Amino acid sequence: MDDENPMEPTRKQPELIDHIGWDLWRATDSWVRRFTQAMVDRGYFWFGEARGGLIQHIGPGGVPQTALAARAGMTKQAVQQHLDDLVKDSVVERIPDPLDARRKWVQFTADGILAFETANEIKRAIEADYQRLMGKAAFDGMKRSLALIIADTDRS
Amino acid sequence: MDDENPMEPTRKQPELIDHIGWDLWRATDSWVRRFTQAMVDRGYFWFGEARGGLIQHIGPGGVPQTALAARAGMTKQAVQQHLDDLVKDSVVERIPDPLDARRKWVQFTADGILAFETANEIKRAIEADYQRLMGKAAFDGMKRSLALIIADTDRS
DNA sequence: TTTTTTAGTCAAGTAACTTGACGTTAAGCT
DNA sequence: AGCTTAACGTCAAGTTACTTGACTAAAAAA
Repeated sequence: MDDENPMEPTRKQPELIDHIGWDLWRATDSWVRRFTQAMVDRGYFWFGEARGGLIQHIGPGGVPQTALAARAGMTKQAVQQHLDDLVKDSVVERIPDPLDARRKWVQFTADGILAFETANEIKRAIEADYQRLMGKAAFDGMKRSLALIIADTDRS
Repeated sequence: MDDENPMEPTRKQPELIDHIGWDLWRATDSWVRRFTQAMVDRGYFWFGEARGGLIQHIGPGGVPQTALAARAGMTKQAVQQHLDDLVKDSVVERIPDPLDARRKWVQFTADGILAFETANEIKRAIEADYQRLMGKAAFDGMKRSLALIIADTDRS
């Protein structure tokens, strides 16, 4: 890639600086790529799409659709569209609430449970790999630091 | 938010586990929100849109459009569309290469330089805040750990 | 010179959302 | 009880941030 500019720029251009945001971005991007690639490789192709990110918000007892939207930080309509696809691919199912006819609970199908357990395995494997890479102490330190950043946001 | 499921789920649902990917994601999201919000607050509304992320790849000497696409990890067409908007808002300009009539160099306008310098200021401010929050030692440790994760990806 | 590659552009399509408008059901008030 | 208001899920249409495909002009390679 020859980016050697043959002329002087018209104006003095600003410098690119190194900053923590860029590090955070690239590390997260690396984690996400690695994780989704592993899931796709195992046949869970839909993890490569946006709906893959949704299922991490479905807890052990299931979750009502609207609550899922809130947790995922999306509109209920967006969640619904992804859910339509996930239902079509037999990952989750909608169960009507017996006490509230408006409400529907989202829960995993048997296939969905398998996918989610595979996801948990991969998450643990990546984590173990990171600990090997930087040492347990540094890993724990990083986790604490990230927690501080997150807590600092919630505060505002 | 009442997520108390009135019935037992049909099947035993899997547990949500805590993992480093989620921490990375939330911390990065926090950084990005904070940064873009600060830029938008200062009047650089276009930083709230996707094109805001592009300009961090324009170096001090400018950059050819296609090289910019490669750096940003996008197609040249996508970059072009964002660039059209950035040019319209007088943030960058396209300068034809005197030695290669096909090539155009992207560089900041005076306004763009101002925006970029403001961005650098904010990045430094957030970084300083993080160092205060967790201590210089922990901050440096986190940065080293993130670098290891990033390097590990590049390797593959 | 002829062929192939590269830089930028125009057009059309897709993914991942959004806002707006409804119908149904439940909850709160009088 | 009846009336009003709010909540849940749904249908439809629009927007943003991309993509793939086709093309022109210019440079580089054969």
